[in-house]
Amino acid sequence: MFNEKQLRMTPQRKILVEELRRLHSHPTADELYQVVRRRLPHISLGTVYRNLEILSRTGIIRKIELGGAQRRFDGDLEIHQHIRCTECGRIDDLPAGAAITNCDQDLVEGTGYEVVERRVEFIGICPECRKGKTE
Amino acid sequence: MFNEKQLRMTPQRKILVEELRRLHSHPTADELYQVVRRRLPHISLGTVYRNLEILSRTGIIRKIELGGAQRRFDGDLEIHQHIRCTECGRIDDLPAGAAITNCDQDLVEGTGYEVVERRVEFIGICPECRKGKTE
DNA sequence: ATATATGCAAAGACTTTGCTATCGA
DNA sequence: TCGATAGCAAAGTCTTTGCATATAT
Repeated sequence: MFNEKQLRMTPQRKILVEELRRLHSHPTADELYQVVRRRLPHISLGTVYRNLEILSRTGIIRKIELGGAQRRFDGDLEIHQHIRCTECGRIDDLPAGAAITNCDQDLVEGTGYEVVERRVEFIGICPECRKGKTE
Repeated sequence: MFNEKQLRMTPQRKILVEELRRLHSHPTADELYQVVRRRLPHISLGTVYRNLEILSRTGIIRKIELGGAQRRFDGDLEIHQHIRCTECGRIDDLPAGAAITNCDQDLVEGTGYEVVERRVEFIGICPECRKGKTE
């Protein structure tokens, strides 16, 4: 799992991934830090940030970049979408299919959420940057 | 436009809205500050932040909360979706319909973007917070 | 052996806030 | 008039980074 790209399998990384996969709460770096600290009392927050970044670049975990101030992380690599609470900020998984089919209902099946808004974001490379890459 | 909710129509607010409506670049608070400063050299960045927040809560402008580190703002109140460049961070409007119909093409018509990823986010009120509101 | 990773603390980026003077309605 | 707002600067929050030491391979 780590030996691609000369990544070293340190206890910090191993436990970060284990805990993130176990959690289904899409934690922030700091939340995960609090959890991991129970097993590695001396781990530093800097290490958590550094590794979450590296691990998500490597594709071992996913970085969730959506609304809300803080960055969150997800150990679930399956493609899926999210629903976020405006009040408390928690993020849940959107049941497959719900994203499209339940657009006109106030409640999303299986989540109990009352939906206020839906957002779509495409991510890609803009014309200028594509030009830069081919040159 | 401002007299709802005892909002005062200060020159700062008027010009912020004017400039934001004129720009189509989905600027960050700081970018808009730079622009507005040409007309109001003494405006402070704090005022920009404060007003962008107030104006978006009031519905006069929109706050864009998507991926990318910084918060961005949009003077266009029509419901529409965005496409963001992974390389330079710019955000463009997604042509209506493109979001759904062109999912399998690499290039989104009319934008020139090469699409890498699509994200859907629902925003709402989670079961716990809904409970709290009715009690 | 040695390049990579850690812990720590300092620095950075972005945003919010407290305070006093000012200004719009 | 007088409560809302501006400007300013300080503080806050989240994240990144430099550096010396430790460690995985």
